[in-house]
Amino acid sequence: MAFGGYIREVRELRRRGDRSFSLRQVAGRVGIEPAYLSKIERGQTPPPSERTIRRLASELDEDADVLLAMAGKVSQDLQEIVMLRPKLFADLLRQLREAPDHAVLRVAREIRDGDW
Amino acid sequence: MAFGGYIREVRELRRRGDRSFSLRQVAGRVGIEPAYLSKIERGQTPPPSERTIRRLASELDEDADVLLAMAGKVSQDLQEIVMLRPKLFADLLRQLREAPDHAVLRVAREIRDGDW
DNA sequence: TCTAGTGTGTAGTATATAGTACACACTACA
DNA sequence: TGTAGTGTGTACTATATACTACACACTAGA
Repeated sequence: MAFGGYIREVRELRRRGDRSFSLRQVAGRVGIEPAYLSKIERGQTPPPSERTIRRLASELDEDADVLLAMAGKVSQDLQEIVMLRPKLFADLLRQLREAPDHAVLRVAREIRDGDW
Repeated sequence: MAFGGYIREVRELRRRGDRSFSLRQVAGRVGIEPAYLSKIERGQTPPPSERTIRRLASELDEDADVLLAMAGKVSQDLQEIVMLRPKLFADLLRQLREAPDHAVLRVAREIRDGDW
């Protein structure tokens, strides 16, 4: 799904329960011009910066990483994790590319449970 | 270590064994202007694009992911892996941020050995 | 009916990114 | 001793990124 269309959908959904989710008001709270948000939602301009996407996510109560992905971006903090140990994480990610979700989840769980 | 300085170091090292690793000739084979490579190596300009970094890596027989990391970038193909399943990989990476190398390696090995 | 609020069209801007092009002084070596 | 090759200084450029500013037509509610 395209970024802009999804934002519009989510915003209009929130709006049904809360009048303050008009394009103008959301734009205001997010800190961008209404005309800009309008263009974003209709895909007339590329998705905005990570900073703005994060604010949109928080305003619309959506997952920032998912919105960033829809926008074709990867969170800067994740990039930094990879850049600190590039070989390690490059190998890991390429290894996990085709792995089914549950396998990746199990791996994450094992790590979290701290059996290093 | 800074990107440019490292490139210079590696290039001059290669050069001791092979005259064709002059700045001009490497720039030529990589497909950029010598003046540009000169500025890159002295840090007078930000690191080049992923495309150019990859060519440098291949020319200098260095690991592309490592050079990209030094340049403050993450390979586009890795970003795409994350973007396909953003929640999954965002969680995993944040989970693994502090994990010691051997723990991450073990995880990669387990996955590779295909015990899904 | 009027007015406050709505979304959108158009035009413009600042900054970053990713380089090219050319001239210059220096060096090695044939 | 000249000339081919070296690295670098300066000036410029094209494209992308990430927006702002303002005017406009429409609509819902008091």
